[in-house]
Amino acid sequence: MRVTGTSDDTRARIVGAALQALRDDGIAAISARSIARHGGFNQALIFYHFGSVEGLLVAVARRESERRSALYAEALREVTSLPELVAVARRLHDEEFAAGSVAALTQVLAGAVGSDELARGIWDALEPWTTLVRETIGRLLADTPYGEALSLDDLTTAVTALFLGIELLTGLDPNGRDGTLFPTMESVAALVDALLRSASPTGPGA
Amino acid sequence: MRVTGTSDDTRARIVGAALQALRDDGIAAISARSIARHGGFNQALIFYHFGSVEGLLVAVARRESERRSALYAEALREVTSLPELVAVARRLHDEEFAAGSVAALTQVLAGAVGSDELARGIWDALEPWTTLVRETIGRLLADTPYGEALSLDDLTTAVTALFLGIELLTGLDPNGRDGTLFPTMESVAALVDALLRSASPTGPGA
DNA sequence: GTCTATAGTCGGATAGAC
DNA sequence: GTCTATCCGACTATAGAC
Repeated sequence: MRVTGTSDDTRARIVGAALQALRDDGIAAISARSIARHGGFNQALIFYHFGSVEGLLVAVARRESERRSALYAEALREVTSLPELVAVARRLHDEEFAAGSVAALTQVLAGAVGSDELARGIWDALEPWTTLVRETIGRLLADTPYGEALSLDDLTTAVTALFLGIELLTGLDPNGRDGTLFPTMESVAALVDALLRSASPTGPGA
Repeated sequence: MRVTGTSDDTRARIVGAALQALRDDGIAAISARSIARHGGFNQALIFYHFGSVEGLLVAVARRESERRSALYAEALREVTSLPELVAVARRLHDEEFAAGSVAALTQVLAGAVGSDELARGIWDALEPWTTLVRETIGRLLADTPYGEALSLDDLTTAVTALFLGIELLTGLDPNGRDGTLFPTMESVAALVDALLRSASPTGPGA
């Protein structure tokens, strides 16, 4: 049933190596040769399969976005409160940050500056994920009287930005004190949630 | 009174060119030559004055951090509520994002991956700014009954991360729809502020 | 302090053998 | 589909003229 033979396997292997290279060395040190070194294959394969290094980086963003969406779609669909959203975010942080997939994303995002191809490609690649986040936040907003006053797109951007920024910053911290960051955010979420409920137990009409 | 002659001027000119290069082309395209092209000086000057390109990037982070701190210290010291904090953030966004100084910071942060020298240098360089943010948030927390339950360092990290993440993300948006982002955040801040005040008009004892 | 020149390295991309 | 070989441009860093 698989007509393309081992080609898909190779492509997946190359994408995996690129992810590792992004995580380990960063976008500034990325090159076809360094990626090939990470994966133990020939540098020319990248151009054969993806046309250019940038084409490969777009493929990385797309695969990771789809993989993350599939992995967390179910958990996000069950979210009905802010603390639950933060709980999923914490799980994602623990699982994904360890693997470096969010770190790799911040790197390609940084690389998108000054490269229109990369910027457009990554923007498209992120679509499944941002859609999922938007739906989740929309559901939370629908339970409050504030849904019409707050821009759903802006809140989605802010939540995603917070996540990416955390990765960018905590990678820098020599003390590695990010262990308490999500517990603190859970406390904040619980606090805001409690305030919202006390202010409008069932939610006043629009 | 200025013993070093024109050396300081040259150093400032080089740092400025590096900032421009980071903003325009990103960390992935940075090089001594591209920076020199931006500033119209010779590439070798960078090594004479800063030792290496990385040394120059650390100098950029340090200068921008100090400049931003000096520029917003007064406004931040007058902040006594969440909406006021967001208002300062919006002013900073409008003024600094246009000049690209936050964009440049996200780029050096991305470049810090895989370079210990850059990571350490930038961490130190950011200290004046993070200290200022921490003091401001600490003052806000002191007005609420939650100061002891929430980690000041974590909140500082989260606020800074949100800012950096916004820059990383909105640079990607082909629709450039970030014009409503801060108004939305102001609405959220006003909402949370109102909830806090209604829950504890003067603040219950610890 | 600033320039030119240059040594040496590395990377993108392609041609062509297998 | 994957490899080797290769061209050529760009880069870092230094030496040395001015």
